[in-house]
Amino acid sequence: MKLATWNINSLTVRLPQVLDWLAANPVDVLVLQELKMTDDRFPFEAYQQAGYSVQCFGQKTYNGVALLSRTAASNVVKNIPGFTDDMARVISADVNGVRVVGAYFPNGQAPGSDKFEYKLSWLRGLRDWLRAELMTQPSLVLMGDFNITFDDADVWDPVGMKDQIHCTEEERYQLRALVALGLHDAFRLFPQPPKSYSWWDYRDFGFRRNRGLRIDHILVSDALKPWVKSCIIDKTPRRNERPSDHAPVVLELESP
DNA sequence: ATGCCTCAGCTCCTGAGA
Repeated sequence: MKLATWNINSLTVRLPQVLDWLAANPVDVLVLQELKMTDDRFPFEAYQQAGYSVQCFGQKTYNGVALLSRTAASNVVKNIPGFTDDMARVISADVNGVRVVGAYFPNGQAPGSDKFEYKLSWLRGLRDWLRAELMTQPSLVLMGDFNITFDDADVWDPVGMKDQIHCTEEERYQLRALVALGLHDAFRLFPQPPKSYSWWDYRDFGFRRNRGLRIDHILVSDALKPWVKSCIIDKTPRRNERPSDHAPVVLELESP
């Protein structure tokens, strides 16, 4: 079973690229972030023709997430139960016996800002809900655009970005607290190329210079960890014309 | 650096992203 996450920064712009990527990478599950469109505009037919069933949770202009799966998804939940939120950031469903949580974590803008405080409270809300969710759904994958680096290995310029957004101790503490629920950073279960990132700034030739951050993650639960076969960042679509600023992350699970 | 690039929208500038 293969699962992937990709922040596509506007589905309107990136639809052909997503379809091309799925044709070349026929994963079982793909979660998307930053659709930037409402559900009534979602291109359901294009995905159905590609062999995917679609669960989407859109929003105008900002945010918006979707979950595509080759087999039907059940028990679909939108956003974080118990945490009131205006924004469309989370979509969860059961697929092939795995609880899949696709999430677009808040950006946070700058430490000390209102958006930063919202990010921290959102993270606490997510953790409270996931703690309970793991009790009833031990086979769980949390994946998406976390907008947080684990440590300096995830940052192209750790000195320049020290205590900056995505790299603050408060954010990293929240990320470690999620992991402490019984989750594992699938990417680091394997040897990886040095300076592996999942996002590069559009400005200043960020991708060409590999000035990036690893902020898109796949966390697997204790129960699933023994089945993880590989986890990679696919930089191929970042070389497209008009690429998303994020690359997809792909997880391969051995079927139990 | 109040900059760089990209996207959406009450679109020819602004807000947001990261």
